[in-house]
Amino acid sequence: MTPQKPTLRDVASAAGVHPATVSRALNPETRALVKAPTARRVIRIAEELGYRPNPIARQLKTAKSGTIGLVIPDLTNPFFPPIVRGVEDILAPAGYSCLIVNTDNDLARERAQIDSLRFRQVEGLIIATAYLDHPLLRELQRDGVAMVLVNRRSDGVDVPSVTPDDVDGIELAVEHLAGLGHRRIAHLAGPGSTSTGAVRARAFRSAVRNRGLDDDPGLVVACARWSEDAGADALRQLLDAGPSFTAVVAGNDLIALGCYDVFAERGISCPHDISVVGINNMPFLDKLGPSLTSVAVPHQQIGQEAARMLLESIREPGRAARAVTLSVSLRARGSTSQPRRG
Amino acid sequence: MTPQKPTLRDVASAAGVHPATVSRALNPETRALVKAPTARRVIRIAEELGYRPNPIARQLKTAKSGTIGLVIPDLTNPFFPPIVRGVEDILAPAGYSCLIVNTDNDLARERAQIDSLRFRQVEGLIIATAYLDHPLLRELQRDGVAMVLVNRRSDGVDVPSVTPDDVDGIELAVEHLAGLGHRRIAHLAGPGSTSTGAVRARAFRSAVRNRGLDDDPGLVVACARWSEDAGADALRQLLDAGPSFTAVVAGNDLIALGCYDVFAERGISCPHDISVVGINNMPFLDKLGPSLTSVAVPHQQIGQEAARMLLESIREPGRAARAVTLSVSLRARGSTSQPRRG
DNA sequence: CTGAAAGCGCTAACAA
DNA sequence: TTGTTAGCGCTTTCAG
Repeated sequence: MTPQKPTLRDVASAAGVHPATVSRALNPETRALVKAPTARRVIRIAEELGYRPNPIARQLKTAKSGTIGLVIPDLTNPFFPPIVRGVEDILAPAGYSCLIVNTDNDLARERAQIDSLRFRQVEGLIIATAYLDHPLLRELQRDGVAMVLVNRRSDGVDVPSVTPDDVDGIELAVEHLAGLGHRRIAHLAGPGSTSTGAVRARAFRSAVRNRGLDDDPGLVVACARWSEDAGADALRQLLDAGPSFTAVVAGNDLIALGCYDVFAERGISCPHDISVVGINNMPFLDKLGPSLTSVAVPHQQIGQEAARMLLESIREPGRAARAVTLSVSLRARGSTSQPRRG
Repeated sequence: MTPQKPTLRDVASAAGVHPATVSRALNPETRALVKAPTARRVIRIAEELGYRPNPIARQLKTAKSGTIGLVIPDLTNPFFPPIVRGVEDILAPAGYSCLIVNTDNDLARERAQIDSLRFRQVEGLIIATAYLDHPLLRELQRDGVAMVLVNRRSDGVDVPSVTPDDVDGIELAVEHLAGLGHRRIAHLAGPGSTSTGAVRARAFRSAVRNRGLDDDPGLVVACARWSEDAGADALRQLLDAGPSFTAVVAGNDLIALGCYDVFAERGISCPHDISVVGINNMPFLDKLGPSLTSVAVPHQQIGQEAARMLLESIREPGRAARAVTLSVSLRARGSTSQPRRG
């Protein structure tokens, strides 16, 4: 008494045509091959029977899984969910769905996760992890895996990428602080092993130089990770090393939050003693004490753009790799003010 | 020159056995059916050839997709990523992967998303949305779709569920405030149309009564949504209505954050004028100004438990529905203190 | 324009 | 213990 799900054959026999005709009539791509009235009749009957095509059978035949893999370090980092939603905004209407894996910034885990994605026959990869090692990247490229890098460039390997305009983001942050009167600005950089960390650190040095501010190499410290803890460690290190400064450009918001911990720990008043700027404009920054000035990055757009590019490279595998840059903007809040002594 | 991916047949002919034997040898479940040395040889050869089974073919044959659907309102709500990770913690080792859809709390979208999940042949559903309407729930149950509800109970329909101990959470919050000396405590409840909102509101009333605190119905206001804006609106409404109170138990952290907006707007000092407790213990609550006291809910565990239960009901469809409750704990922070006039 | 036939890669009776 | 056979549900040549 369980009503079996109708298959293509059921529709065919109900309509008095061959299964192949039903297949053609139901697929918009091939519908033109079928006489219009027949197609209409088949479609109507399919609907009446409540027919739902079985995508797995189609996938087996066409060797396309209709899924792509999204590789991120950690979904609980508020940085990533908007990117995921952006990706799905584009993928879902295109008939694709998306398998998400977390690498926890562990190289071995990253490799294992990408393996499992390939095992599941994903048609392409969107990779938003910082530490993807080059051998793996090369391997993927050699195997002709369609992919797009998010938030990082691939030096040496020719892979499409979508990144925020990091150079401009740093410019905006430094300009904002310089405009407030700061002359000795420190930078708590992201890990040097990540392209984002390196690019931002370089951009910081030149932004500072271009404005004739104090360009002291001692004012740039690289954090071990993109995390609160690592940010706190780096700031402690900087404070203990002794160079004076009145403002910090943090490599991202998490690092900036690490600074807040150190401020509390050492009785430093923000923004009066030290101003801080973050990057990413995470949610709820306006609720912090003090609210955090940050460079807003269009995460959802980044996801959308990455998905579009991936679909392109799935459709035309030969296409040249593009590197897309998305523009950013500054959100001034309570964590930045004039330095204490003009 | 593109080396075709080897199939089962390739392995079979390389090993000089029948494809069925290879299938049996490679599948741990059926390996016992094959003589050990043969199995070993087949496995070795499969490895040498770099053979990877094609899950799509297996899925077609076994009519199992190896995927489950996870239905949430919005991934960018920090509430959900830990749940997602919990789910994946359990699913991945079991060989399942997980398709995530966002409903944006829109009933029509919810239906469409669940449809698309079913179309993709998911073997079960984990549903973490508040507004799932009963007709849909009934329909799913009638069709024998395995599912688990997260964070909500299903009154009337017999479906397994995993929820935090909402009653105890409210108890903890009220107890904490009562211990500080508060006697008139308000509750900004979640929407009454959600089971969580209703349960917490009821628990609040009885917690207040049980302690002999002022049980004024005017001190409970339901928010239109589980959001900052709705929380702010509700608090404004409460303040304008006039009943005095020295503390607020917010339906969740987002609603509590909405209170912060109103405090800033009206020059109310928290915790001196009004104390606030949230629920969920979202990330970065300790960095807020003031840091927010909150009831910690074990989100990742909730996800894990939901996934375990779903796997169970996939494996034994007949099993009786269980309702699991997970315990919660209070994190006291800066947003709660003694009332101004002890 | 439609039907016939074959097969995607794998598994599961059944037979030997 | 292994091989044989058949087929999951669909698409896609190739004929007609």
